[in-house]
Amino acid sequence: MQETVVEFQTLQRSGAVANQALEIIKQMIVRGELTAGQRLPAQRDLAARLGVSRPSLREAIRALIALNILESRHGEGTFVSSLEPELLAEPIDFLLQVNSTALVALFEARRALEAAVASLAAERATDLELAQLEDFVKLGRSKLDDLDAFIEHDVEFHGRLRAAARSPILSSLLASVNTLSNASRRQTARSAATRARALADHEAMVRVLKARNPQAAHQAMVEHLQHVLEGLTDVAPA
Amino acid sequence: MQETVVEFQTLQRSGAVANQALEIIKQMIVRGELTAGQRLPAQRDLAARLGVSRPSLREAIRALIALNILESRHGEGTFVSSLEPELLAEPIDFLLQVNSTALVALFEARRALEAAVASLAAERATDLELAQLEDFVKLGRSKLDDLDAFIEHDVEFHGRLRAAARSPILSSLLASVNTLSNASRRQTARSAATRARALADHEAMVRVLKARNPQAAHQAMVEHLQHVLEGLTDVAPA
DNA sequence: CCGGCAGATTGGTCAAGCCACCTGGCCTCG
DNA sequence: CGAGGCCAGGTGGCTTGACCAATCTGCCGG
Repeated sequence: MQETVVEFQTLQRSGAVANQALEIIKQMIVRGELTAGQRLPAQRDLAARLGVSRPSLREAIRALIALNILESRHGEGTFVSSLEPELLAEPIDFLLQVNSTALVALFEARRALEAAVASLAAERATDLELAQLEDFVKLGRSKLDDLDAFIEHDVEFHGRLRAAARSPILSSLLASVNTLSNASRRQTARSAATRARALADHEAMVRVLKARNPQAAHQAMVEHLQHVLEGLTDVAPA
Repeated sequence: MQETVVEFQTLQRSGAVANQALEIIKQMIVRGELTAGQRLPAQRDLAARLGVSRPSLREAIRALIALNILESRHGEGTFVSSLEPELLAEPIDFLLQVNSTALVALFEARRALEAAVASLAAERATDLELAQLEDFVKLGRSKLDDLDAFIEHDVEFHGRLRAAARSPILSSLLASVNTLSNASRRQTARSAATRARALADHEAMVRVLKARNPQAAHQAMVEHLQHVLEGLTDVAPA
C-alpha cells in the first residue's frame, strides 16, 4: 500500500477517511467495475487495499447500506444491491415523512415530466396503442369503488403513456420521481370524487392523443395533475 | 436508561446493534424529540445511553449522514440537518448515474425540464432577479466572439433560471441531465450564427419572464432548445 | 455415497487509545 | 481596564487488536 493516498488536497471536511472510502466504492459501481449483485472483497482485505482501518471502512459500508446501494450478509460477504430504482429511491421516504413541503416539490417535477411524456405520446404512439389505451381507460369505470384497484389502474395508465412516448430518459427520470411519491399516491386517491375526476381526465387525455395534438396533451396532463394535487392538499392541508 | 432495550423481536438481520441505534435516532427525529439543527449528545455519551459501543454508534451516525439526516462538525458535535427538500437531491443523483444509459434522447429530457423551469421562473422570480438577469444577458453581446466565454455565459443563464424557479427537485434532475450532455454543449455553440441566435433567444426569454407569462416562457424555452438542437445536428449529423 | 463435524472465512461488535479541531475561559501584556 | 494570545477540556475522526457469531467448505467416518 505505498501509493494508496489519492488527491489529498480535496476539502478535508469531516469524515475524510470514511467518506473517501465511500466515494471510491460508489465510483467503482458507477463506472461498472462493480455490478449489481457482485460480491465485494472481505472487509479486512478491502480495508487494507483502500488504506483505511476496518471500522472506517465499515462506516462507509454502513452508509451505502443505508442508501440501499450495498447489502451485507453475515458470514457470506458484502454485495452490491440489485440497484433497482425503487430500492435506491426508498431512503427518501424518510425525508418526506419529516418534511411535507418536499412532496409539493416532487409534484412539480412530476408534472413537468408527465406533461412532456403526454406531448410526445401524442406524436409517437401507434394507433394500436391508442386503441388499447382507450379500451383500458374504459375499464376504469368498474374500478371506481375499489381504492386499490383504481390506484393500480392509474399507475398503469401513466405507464402506458410513458411507453408510448418512446423516451427512455424521460421514463427513467419519471420513474425516479414516481417511486418517491408512491407513498402519497394512496392519499391522493382517497375520495370517490377525486377518483371520478381522475378517470374523466384520463378519458379526455385519450381524446387529445387520438387527435394527435401534442400541445393539448401537454395541457391536459398539467390540468390532470393539478386536480390530483388539489385532492392531495384537501386531505392533508399544510 | 434502564429500559433502553426496545422491541427486540424485530428481524435480527445483519447489523442488529448498529441498525437499532439508527432506528432509534430516526424515530426520535420523526417524533419531534429531535428537531432540525439540534445538537445530539456527544458520541461517547450517546453510545452509553443507547447501550452500544462507540464504533457501532458511529456506523449508525454515518448512515444517517449519508441520508442527509444528520451532519457532524469536527470539534463541535453532531447535529440534525436542516431536513430541507433540496437534500433529496443527492440520492437521486446516484440513481441517475447508475441508470443512465441512453445518451441519445437526453435532449428531450432537458427540454422538458428546462421548459418547466422557465415556466416556474416566470411565476417566482423576484423583480430584482429579473433585472439582474436582463443586465447579465446584455453582457452576452460582448462574448459572442469568444467560444469559451459564451459557453460559460450560456451555462450561467440557465443556472440563474433554475435558481429563480425555486424547485430543488427539478434543479437536481436537470443537473444530472446536464452533466451527461455537457460534452455536446461545446459543439452546439461552435458556429457564430448559432451563438447569435442563442443570445437572441435569451433576450426573448427575459422579455416573457418580465411579462410574467409562464406559458410563453415554456414555449420560448422549447423553441430555444430546438434551435440549439438544430445547431447540433448541423455540426454533427446523426 | 452420504451425513455430520471442524476449521477457515466473513461480517458484527467491542474496548482502549491517540489525534485533530473547536470553544471558552484564563492570563498576560499593553 | 481592555485586548490579545494561550491553554485546557470537550468533541468528532481514526486506528489497533481482539473476540463473537453466522456461514461455508471440505474432510472424515459411518
